[in-house]
Amino acid sequence: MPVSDLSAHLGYWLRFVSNHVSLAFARKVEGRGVTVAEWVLLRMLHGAEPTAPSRLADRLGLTRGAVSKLADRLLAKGLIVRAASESDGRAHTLALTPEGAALVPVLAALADENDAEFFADLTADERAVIAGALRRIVEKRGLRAVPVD
Amino acid sequence: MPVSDLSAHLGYWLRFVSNHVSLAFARKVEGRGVTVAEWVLLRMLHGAEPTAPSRLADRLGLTRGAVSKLADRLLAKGLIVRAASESDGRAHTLALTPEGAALVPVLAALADENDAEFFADLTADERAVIAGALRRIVEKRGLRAVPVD
DNA sequence: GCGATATAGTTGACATGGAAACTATATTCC
DNA sequence: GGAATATAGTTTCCATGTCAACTATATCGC
Repeated sequence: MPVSDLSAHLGYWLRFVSNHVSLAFARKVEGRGVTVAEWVLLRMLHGAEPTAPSRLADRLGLTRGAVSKLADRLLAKGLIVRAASESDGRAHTLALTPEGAALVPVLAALADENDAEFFADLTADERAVIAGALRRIVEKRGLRAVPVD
Repeated sequence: MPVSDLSAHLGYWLRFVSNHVSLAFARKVEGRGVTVAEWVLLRMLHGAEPTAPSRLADRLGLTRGAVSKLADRLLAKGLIVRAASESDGRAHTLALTPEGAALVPVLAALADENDAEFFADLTADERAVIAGALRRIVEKRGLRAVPVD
């Protein structure tokens, strides 16, 4: 029975490079006291209305449990605030504090830098093909952020 | 200060798709009683000489601690065997059992299927560009499997 | 040949995320 | 309006990985 090489799979290369990109970014934001997951949540709150944790969970691809804990950490760091909904006794919203809002552009610059560091050497054409193909996969397969809970 | 969109980053799309590919594969191999990490280790032992855990750690991008635990699990499942080195009192080697060896082609078929499921719709050209670009990044940046311990 | 150091592997403490149980509040339908 | 059910969020338990300490053995430099 033929056992194809790991490196024959596009998924293998995707994961390999993706892991490196994420790890490098994690090291960059670490200096600012946040993790990658925290960055993504902060980024999502940036310039948005106060947002329900469940909505963030959907869009982040995390379970509500995970967002609950993530929010705890960001709360403890003073980067977000939690507010009870007035209309619904169960619901809450999360929003950036001034400190959180000030941090986002700094982290965004690191994200830009990190992306450039890995992909700047590609031709514009390559970047377009990759982005286009990946977008198409997401589109066609209707990929939503992963866990559905 | 400009805060670029997350989706402006190639790294974002890579991670997004990569996570989905891995998750889908995880669900497939789950039926065979193994995890993705276990599959990669089994694949690495397939058709190879008995191999030292530390060597596997290097190539898998895991710490030795992680490989130690991973090997424990595979041992418990009867898919690999551990042998003490004769020449070096510290060293061990891992190798597939017949059961492990028999499982690899089955898992490999699932891997092929999974990759096809996600990427078959891309044109040959797109696949070539993506694989080429990612390989080039790995090459140029000298990316080795990640954790160095 | 032996003390200092390096290396192989294991282990324990910690972090983070998923799954599912749980609490509290809302909604639906009779 | 009240029981059944749905929904928001939290919490607990488990899996799996890192990091750093630890044990045992090898090797190096003198």
